[in-house]
Amino acid sequence: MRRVTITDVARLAGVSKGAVSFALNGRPGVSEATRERVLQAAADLGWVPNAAAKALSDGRSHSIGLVMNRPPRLHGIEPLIQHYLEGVQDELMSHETSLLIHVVQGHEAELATYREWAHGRRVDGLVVIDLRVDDDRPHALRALDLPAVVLGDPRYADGVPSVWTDERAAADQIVEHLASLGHRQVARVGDRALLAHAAARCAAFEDSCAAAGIDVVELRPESTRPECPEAVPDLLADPHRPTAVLFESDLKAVAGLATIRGLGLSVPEDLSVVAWDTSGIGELLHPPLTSLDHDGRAAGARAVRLLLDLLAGDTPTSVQAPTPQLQVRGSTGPAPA
Amino acid sequence: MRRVTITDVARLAGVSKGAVSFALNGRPGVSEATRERVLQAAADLGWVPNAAAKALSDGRSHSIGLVMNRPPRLHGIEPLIQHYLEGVQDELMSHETSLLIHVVQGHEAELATYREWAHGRRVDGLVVIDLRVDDDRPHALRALDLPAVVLGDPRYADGVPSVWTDERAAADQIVEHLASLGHRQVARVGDRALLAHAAARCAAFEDSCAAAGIDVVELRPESTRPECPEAVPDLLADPHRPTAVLFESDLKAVAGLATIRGLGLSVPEDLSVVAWDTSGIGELLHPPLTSLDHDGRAAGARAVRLLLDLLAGDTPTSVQAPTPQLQVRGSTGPAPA
DNA sequence: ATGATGCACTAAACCGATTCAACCCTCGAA
DNA sequence: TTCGAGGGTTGAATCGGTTTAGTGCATCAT
Repeated sequence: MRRVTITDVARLAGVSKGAVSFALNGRPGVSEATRERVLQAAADLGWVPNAAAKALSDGRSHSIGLVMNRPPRLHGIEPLIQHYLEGVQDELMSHETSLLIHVVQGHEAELATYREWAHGRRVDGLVVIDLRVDDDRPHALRALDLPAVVLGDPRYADGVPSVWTDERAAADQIVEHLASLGHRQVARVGDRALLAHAAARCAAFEDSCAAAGIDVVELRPESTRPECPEAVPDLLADPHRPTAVLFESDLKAVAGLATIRGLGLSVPEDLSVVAWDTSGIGELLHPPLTSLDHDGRAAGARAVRLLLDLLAGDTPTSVQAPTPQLQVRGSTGPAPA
Repeated sequence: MRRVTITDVARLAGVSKGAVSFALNGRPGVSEATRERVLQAAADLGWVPNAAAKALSDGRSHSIGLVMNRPPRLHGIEPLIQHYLEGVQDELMSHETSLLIHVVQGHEAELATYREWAHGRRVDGLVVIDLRVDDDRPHALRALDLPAVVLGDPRYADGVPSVWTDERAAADQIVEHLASLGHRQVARVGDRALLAHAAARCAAFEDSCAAAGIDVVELRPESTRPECPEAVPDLLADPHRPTAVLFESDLKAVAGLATIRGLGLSVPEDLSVVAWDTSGIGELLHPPLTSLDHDGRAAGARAVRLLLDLLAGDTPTSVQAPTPQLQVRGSTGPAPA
């Protein structure tokens, strides 16, 4: 089954290849009547442009790249990326651009992928996720002359346009909610913050608590499994013990909840629990988790829009993602006396 | 910054474009000395083949496609896909092929993507996931002349090569484990099985139970949320009540566990709990979940190997994925008297 | 010495689109 | 009537690879 090319369309419409190209791309140079005829012929033949030929002649690959560099342990435990991908796709669909994805392990592998893509012109641009503190990827991408946008705090994006979240506004919602319930000592469970958004959240949460006159205890599970907050027992033995705990995501909260229950404490009567991110599982728990709902889909879509603007020659600045909204569910309640 | 092309390499090496192509692709027609020189020149210039040009001239896009058609509700709740993707990538890396991913919503959108990809020659082949009972995609892909492999039961793959799992062997492990603990009545929580693997599991589990002389109750949560097994209370009110429950995945088990605990039952003393799939969260619970660990990574890798064979002109038959292994953890125990 | 064979290599065609220079019309103004 | 302007259309060049036909040269058998 031979594929139908622009030449076939030209023959059927009785014009030259060049005219067909003009007609199909909606540019001047053909009469309205001819344009109609060409469009009809193309439709009749079921013509779809050959991606490679288009890429070769106009110098763009019409695809953008995204590398997932995920440490093996965390696979399947990262809810947000799915939402990002959806949003990315939403925006790409209307722009005849496709998404090239590479799953790698390790920073070097990621950079190697970028080099390969840049030199082979496989992608027109990139969406960078999982921004880290002191991330060298923005710099590397500039050196490679690869347009990119970052999902993350502009502070660490080294000038690359980014989609950022107002973590402080998010933190304020949590803190305000807890304060209104009478909580004055709060714990935050999280490992060393290498990811920029985690760092930003830590800072935002601490600032917000300080402003509200709330004490924060930081718990760093010493275990090799950051999801498994073995620190919780110690925390609860504390004489000055916190009355609420904040987890980084609902999945980590699930593990934490199990530990808390194992100690014979009930939620929210003895201890309130909040999760910063949610994957959808939180609402299925008993009690359902109070959590911040982050619209990852919107963030992904905005990132792509930014990137497409950049590719179109604009010099876009960073843009804000919707601020996560606190969903109050059953896991938070009044602080115990 | 102009990109370096094969012409640049040719000039530096002092030979023609054609010779460079021969040398770089390891085919006869150049002397060993010249090949060395060309390779050196290419390395010096940091040459990487232009993907579009290569695709145009050899007629292959050197990428394979994968469409994720995910109903919005389930996003982030599907653990296995991440593992598949990893495996897919593992195998692709060594073959200079990239992965084009499309996230769509709806069957029609998925088929439209396939048409687009086929006519535009964007991908050389496809990996099809989430095979359903009476799936029409294998047929559609054949009509489009798009090589494909399926992750799922060959029974529903309509002749398309597939990577399948021995669900019966998997079920036997669960049943044997439960039987050895004295369980004689078991419940299975799951919604109507539209996905082929779910259907196969149901059948395998029932057959296996029958062979072991165990009664099975099927619970279909009536709620619009299949993850939230509201059927559990009814089940436990049953006079002839089951002593163990099987969930489709650990994430569904998390929700189920919460419900069970809400009823004042403890696991595994009053009720044993098993999950068929695991995302890694199961082991973080208290008690950690007894579950089948499925090597999705291996399955993904095998699918790609199959596809590459197919593209190379072989006519591969279906291949078996590693059988999931039961990991006995704390959520199963002796059946209560 | 002659022709046949084989090897290393070159030149040019080719893949399927875009784009640009050139050309042909027609129409209007001088 | 002639020239210029400008829109419609064509043909050819182009992108960067692969592939094929063909060339020049050395080697070998006759």
